[in-house]
Amino acid sequence: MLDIKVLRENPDAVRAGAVKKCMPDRAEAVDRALALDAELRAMTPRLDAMRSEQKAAGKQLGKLSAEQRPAFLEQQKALKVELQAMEEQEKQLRAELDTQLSLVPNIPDDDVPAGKTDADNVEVRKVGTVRTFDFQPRPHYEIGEAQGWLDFQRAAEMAGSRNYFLFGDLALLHDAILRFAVELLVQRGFVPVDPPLLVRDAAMFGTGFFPGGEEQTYRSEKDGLNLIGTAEVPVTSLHMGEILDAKDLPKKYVARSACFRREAGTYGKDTRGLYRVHQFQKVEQVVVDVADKARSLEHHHDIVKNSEDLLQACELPYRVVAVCGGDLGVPQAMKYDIETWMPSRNAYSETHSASRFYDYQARRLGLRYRPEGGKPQHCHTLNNTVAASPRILIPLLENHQNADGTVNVPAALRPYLGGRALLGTPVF
RNA sequence: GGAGAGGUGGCAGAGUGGCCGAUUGCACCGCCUUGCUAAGGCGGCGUGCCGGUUUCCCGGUACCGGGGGUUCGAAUCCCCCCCUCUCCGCCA
Repeated sequence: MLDIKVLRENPDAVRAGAVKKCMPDRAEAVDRALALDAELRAMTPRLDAMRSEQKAAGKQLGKLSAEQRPAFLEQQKALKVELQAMEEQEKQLRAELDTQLSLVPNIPDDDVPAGKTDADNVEVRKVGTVRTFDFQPRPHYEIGEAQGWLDFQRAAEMAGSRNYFLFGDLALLHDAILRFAVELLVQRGFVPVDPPLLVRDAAMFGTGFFPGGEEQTYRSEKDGLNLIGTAEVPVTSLHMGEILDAKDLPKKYVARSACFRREAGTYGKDTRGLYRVHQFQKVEQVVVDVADKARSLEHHHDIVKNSEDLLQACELPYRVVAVCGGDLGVPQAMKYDIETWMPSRNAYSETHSASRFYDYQARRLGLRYRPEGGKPQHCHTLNNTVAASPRILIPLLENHQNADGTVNVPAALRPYLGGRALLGTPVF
């Protein structure tokens, strides 16, 4: 969440930010928060004075004679009743303020393009050449089903739609790309993590997914736990409530985890194939560092580059887009998506998402650090996909397919496939 | 799942109704003493909020796992929840 001081000092910028994100209802939360804050601040001096009085009176009590005591106690009881009423009011105001403040979206940065939907995202650069086929290329699901690598039918029968079975070489390729992703980041100094997949609400709230993302989340009501939609949640929350030492920053983590998404409200969209599924594996990079905008920008650049390097190593054409205001989530200040070329969609489609938050998540998480000789401050956080599979299998299969249904393995992935350069047998 | 013990400031560890925002030790910072690969003395050393001064601070208030209750007054008593540890049971 934002610092209430930012709302006080620059309410227009905060409101404008919510509008840029196409969240007019959230803009109203700014005014509600400010009204509650003003009310709370008006009553605080009085409240503190009453507490002070009660405290001082308590200390006098012992010195009073037996005759003086009853009258004094009566007086204190009256004060107590008044105090309790006011404290009750304060508690409610504070809870309501927290609610409203948590609804206020992070302010989109100046480099966020205006726009409403992903159609308004702005291309930053395009890398690689889209292959020209001398045969009719097939969609990944046709190749996969012909090779016996994919089974959507049986998966749907036992688990519902948007589920899948991967078999054989495709199951191996799936694991290969994920392992490659982890190793690439480990080489670059990221600490590998295997995080919890079921988390408490505090982690969902702290990373900004709640409130708002409840419909996208699988939840075990019995245990009060949520299945993560991304390792960003447990990893960014790792140090919640802590005050880190500045000399231990930045913290860079790379986590491989299963991810679960309900995909509510997407019925009829991307129904074929591996594009939109309820469960997948993802390697995610998370950076926690000091509150310095320049450093955040550097990290953002670096984590995008990490993912670009992976795509280049996999010989996949892609483009980087700056996500527009309306397509930005509540907690992000700025986001780049990387879209990889998918022949069956005849389009670049999202495979990566790199966000910077400044201190928005850290404030919700109580994640702070102590600068050299200074007071604790909230950290800056960032994250980006390194590889999400099976979605990344779509461009891998489709861009590297041969006319006979076999698939070439990019050199970078061969070490994870026993050195093999070709997957599958001729099926077409 | 059952029984028990415990959660206090960076760490260790006192405190069982007001004298406690909290003894003490370690760690850390400053000064002093002294000198040689160290020791001793003195002082300082949590976080949030409100206000003042305005960036050195000062005053008030809250915080002893979280929430509620009893009380004029709670770290301290009661209830609920979370976490850690020990033992028993069950299961992989």
